[in-house]
Amino acid sequence: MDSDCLSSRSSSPEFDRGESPQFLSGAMFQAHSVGQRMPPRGRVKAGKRELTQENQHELRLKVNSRERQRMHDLNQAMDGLREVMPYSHGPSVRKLSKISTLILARNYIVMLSNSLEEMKRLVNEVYGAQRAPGCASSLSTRVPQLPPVMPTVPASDYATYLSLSSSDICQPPATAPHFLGLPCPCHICQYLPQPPRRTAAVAVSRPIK
DNA sequence: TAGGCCATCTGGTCCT
DNA sequence: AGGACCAGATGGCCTA
Repeated sequence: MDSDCLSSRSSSPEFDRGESPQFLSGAMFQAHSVGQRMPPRGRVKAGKRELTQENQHELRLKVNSRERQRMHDLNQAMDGLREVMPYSHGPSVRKLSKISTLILARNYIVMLSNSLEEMKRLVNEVYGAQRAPGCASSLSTRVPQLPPVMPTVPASDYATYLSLSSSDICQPPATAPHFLGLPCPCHICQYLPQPPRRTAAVAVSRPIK
């Protein structure tokens, strides 16, 4: 994904630096200014086993490394989620924050679920009556070609979407379903008469930066 | 400059 | 016992 191009920081800045140089500085800082968390000199007890300071240091490095790797994996998964989110990946769009990614993903799933239900209902309305009683053929074989449920949403509209509160988001009217079945954030919908709301989407409370 | 976001370290807890 | 997971603390970077 290339949406990070505006940010100089990658999700995994430690990958190409070898063993973290920040461990020492961080540990030194902790030891000197915060909690005296560094163990006292000499032998340290860890459960039943006694560890030398060197062993404990090695263990600490190992644990830190695992934790770093875990967070990198988490960030990788987050990037994967960003990639499938319907917002533009162009240079004009800043990378979604983690919390925004999660909330937007949640909303997206809700939208798709609603769209699916609506689509099922419509298909039933249109084709259900034509079926012979007891006909076992599936609807999908009878419906020729359904329009795509989720068209590509312009980046500007999704940036707007992120900045909207839940009360701002409306369902598109049936006469202008330019985002078929989806709560539409665009300026067009906002100036059209508000139809009754069917679902309350959770919106990101903070505008994207 | 304040605030948001992030990476990292760290200690605690739970699980295998 | 060791690893995974979690949350708090901290400092750095970036933007409005």
